[in-house]
Amino acid sequence: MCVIILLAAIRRMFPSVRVKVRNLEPCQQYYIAMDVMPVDSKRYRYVYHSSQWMVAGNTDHSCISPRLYVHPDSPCTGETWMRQVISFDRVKLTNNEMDDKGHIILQSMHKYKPRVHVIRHDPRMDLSQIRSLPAEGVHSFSFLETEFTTVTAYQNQQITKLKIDRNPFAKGFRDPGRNRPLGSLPPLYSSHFLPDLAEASGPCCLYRYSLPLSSQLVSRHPKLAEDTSDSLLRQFPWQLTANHCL
Amino acid sequence: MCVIILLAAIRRMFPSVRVKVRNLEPCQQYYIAMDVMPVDSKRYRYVYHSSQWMVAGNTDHSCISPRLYVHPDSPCTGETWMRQVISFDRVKLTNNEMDDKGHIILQSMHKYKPRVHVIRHDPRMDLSQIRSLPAEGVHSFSFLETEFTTVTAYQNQQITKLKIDRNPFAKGFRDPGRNRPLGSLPPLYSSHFLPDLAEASGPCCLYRYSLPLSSQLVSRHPKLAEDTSDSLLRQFPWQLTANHCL
DNA sequence: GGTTTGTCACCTAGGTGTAAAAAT
DNA sequence: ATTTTTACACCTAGGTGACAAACC
Repeated sequence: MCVIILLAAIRRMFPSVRVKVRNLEPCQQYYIAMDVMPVDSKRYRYVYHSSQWMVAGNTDHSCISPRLYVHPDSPCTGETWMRQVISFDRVKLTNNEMDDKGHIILQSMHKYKPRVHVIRHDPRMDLSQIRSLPAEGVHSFSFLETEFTTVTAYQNQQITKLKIDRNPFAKGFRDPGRNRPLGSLPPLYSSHFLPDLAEASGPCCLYRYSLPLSSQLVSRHPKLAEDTSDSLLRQFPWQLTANHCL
Repeated sequence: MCVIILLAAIRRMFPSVRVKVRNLEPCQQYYIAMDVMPVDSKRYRYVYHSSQWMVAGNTDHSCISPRLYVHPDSPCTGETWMRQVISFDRVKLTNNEMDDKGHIILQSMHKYKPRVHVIRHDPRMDLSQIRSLPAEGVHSFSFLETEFTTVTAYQNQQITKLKIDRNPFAKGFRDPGRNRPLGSLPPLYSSHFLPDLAEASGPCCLYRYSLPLSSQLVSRHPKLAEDTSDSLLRQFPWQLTANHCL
């Protein structure tokens, strides 16, 4: 007798992508979705003594189309989407290429960048089971500041400390002298337009509100900069964990 | 300095309403929703020595329109709805008339009956924030067996025992000799058509699958009847707790 | 050697009935 | 006297980094 059990230990993305949208048609229905694109075709390794990520090889991403995470509030009217901060805090990442739960599949030690898609709901199409981007009616946005490097183990202590201080689920690892919660990352309104945004001047327009960390974001925001863990982070790229078990 | 905190201790419905639908148009979009209707305008009290609910007064329900719980998978295609057992296990009840969280408001010591609504999605209408039934395109179903009486404290031990044995969240109260889980209530396929169902011969048709308990349901199902708590239940009407705190 | 896996204690978040207290 | 509220221990369910073992 033999039972084969496949397990995929999956991790959430933290901090999560949070955006605010503008200029949607109030009565039009939209889906809002997220995916994660490779930044380049390089594999990286972290050199501890110089505190830098160095290129360590090449990878061919071309044959993989990224998984789409549709925001659970979809579909919803433009009016409702614009009224709230849209949080992707339930996005789950895995490095298991065989994942069959629809989670976003990434390779460890590579650089990625999340994208947010605003998808106009065409009543003639059934988007309720949507798994890839439609050919029309999509506006996509991404932000340089949200680039991150995937890891299966943290490569430097500052990242670890920041995640322990900020993520409520890691409270058990906080310093005894500092176990009061720091709260969630404060929303940051940015009028810093990025290239993709230009095409959105018509139907919709997306502002960054609160983001996966990057050194730029942290160093620009005075409240965040007060915290040691965050100010230290200025020197380092953002990292995520992605694990899987067989 | 004075802070007013309003808390509403809300309870789920257990066992939850579970249904299966048939004869939907596979490619048509539907919302599926649930509400709870008063059975009559009587207030009841439980007479312990005769194990019966007796009329104990009158109540005017006429000015209250019931809250609608829209199934979180809505909207969805007929094909997808028909493929699954549709479970309303996250429905929450309260006796707090001031509830502002959209939960279903009931009065304690009254009799109620859940209804299930299959709502055809009209692309011209925005149903994403739906809070009451549309005038057209709705098919509604209810089942005599799912009548229940609301309470804030259980009125007899058999009901308590059944809920402790069946509800995973009450595991801590199980007998030490019987703390293995009994599993969820087995789905019961019934071709027992009820009056409302007649009108559904066209667009859609609903079969009862697994339900809030009633004596009839329990006594007819051989596997359930094996368990003491369930067989005892035959003599008693079903009860739910509904609490609120101020 | 660097990287990944699997298990763990420790959390968050929230659903149970209990029993005493409070309300009606 | 009956019904409701409140605080509680005890669960389910699942998200953390730590750490040792396994992998390559």
